[in-house]
Amino acid sequence: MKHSAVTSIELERFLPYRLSVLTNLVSSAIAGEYQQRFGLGIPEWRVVAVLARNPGLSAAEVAAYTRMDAVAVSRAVTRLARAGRIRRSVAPDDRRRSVLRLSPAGRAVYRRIAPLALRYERELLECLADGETVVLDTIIAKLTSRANALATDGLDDGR
Amino acid sequence: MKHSAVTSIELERFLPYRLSVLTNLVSSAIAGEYQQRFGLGIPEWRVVAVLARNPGLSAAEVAAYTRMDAVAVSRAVTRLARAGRIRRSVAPDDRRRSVLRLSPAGRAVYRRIAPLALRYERELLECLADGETVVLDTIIAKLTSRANALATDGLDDGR
DNA sequence: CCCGAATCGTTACACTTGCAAACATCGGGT
DNA sequence: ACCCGATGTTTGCAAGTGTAACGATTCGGG
Repeated sequence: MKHSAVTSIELERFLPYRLSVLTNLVSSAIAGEYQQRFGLGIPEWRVVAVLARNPGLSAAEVAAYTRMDAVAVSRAVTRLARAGRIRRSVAPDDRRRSVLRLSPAGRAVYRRIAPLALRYERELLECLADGETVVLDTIIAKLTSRANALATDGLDDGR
Repeated sequence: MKHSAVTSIELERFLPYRLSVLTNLVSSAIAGEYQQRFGLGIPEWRVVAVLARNPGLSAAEVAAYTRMDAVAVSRAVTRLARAGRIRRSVAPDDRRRSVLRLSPAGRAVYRRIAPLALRYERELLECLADGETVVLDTIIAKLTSRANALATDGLDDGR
């Protein structure tokens, strides 16, 4: 009497789980650095990083760049503005839209954090062989686009 | 007058950022499935998955297996117990320790979710070439162990 | 010109999460 | 037997996050 092949997950081998563990490890390592020293959370850091290279973006554009929720951007911007690290003004042609720029203080924070972040990334990648770094790049790209595809259309299970 | 090479991060190329985006995408895809249908959150799901293969673990052991916070495990277990999906008893030899087992209802939930999760993983990995899947495995392992190493000893930047 | 739909950003609320402290129990040394 | 530190788990509180609802503004069709 054999039937119903048992489907069993070993968490250690399950890709989503392993990704999650790795990401948490990496994120909290970096976050820890600038959280304590500069009082920046991850969302704030992302906003700063994007604005450093793209001054004058609107909140919605920042959200698109960083793949953050609009609400998350709004709150991050509020905190940054309160800390004097961002200047927030209103677009002259469309008064709904905001125009966001780093203040000198914001740029200073960026210039101090960016090297730390890049250094951490470099040290992390040191454990990989040369070829692997490149492969990792393309794999992440493929997986991300695949995950997006699966999310938009077929979440279904044959319904 | 050249000086102070500008260190600038392009978020799109920054590994921690890309990992985070990918992980969130994947996690919420799977979570969405069982969140709605079974009212299970990610922590609960992890606990169930571990207990399905290792009945009788204590909360601390579950935490170790899943790399979750002890508090997170405690709360997940409480919710699962309240939903009748876990039986929680006290270890006879050490009354601090708990002994956790899935109830029949818990096992039933597991048997329904596990195939969904594995199917998603399979569909996700379909976008990779044969060799890439293997490489990804070793890369994740390397990065995770490296991140652990960096976290435990050298968070410092030469202080 | 005006109304309704769409867009941008913020606010409100409920919920999850992490950290520190508390509580209970155990084990070893005296 | 007793105390003290270590271990397992829970609780309280404060901070963060997502979803839905909101006010403000713009745009397009009638």
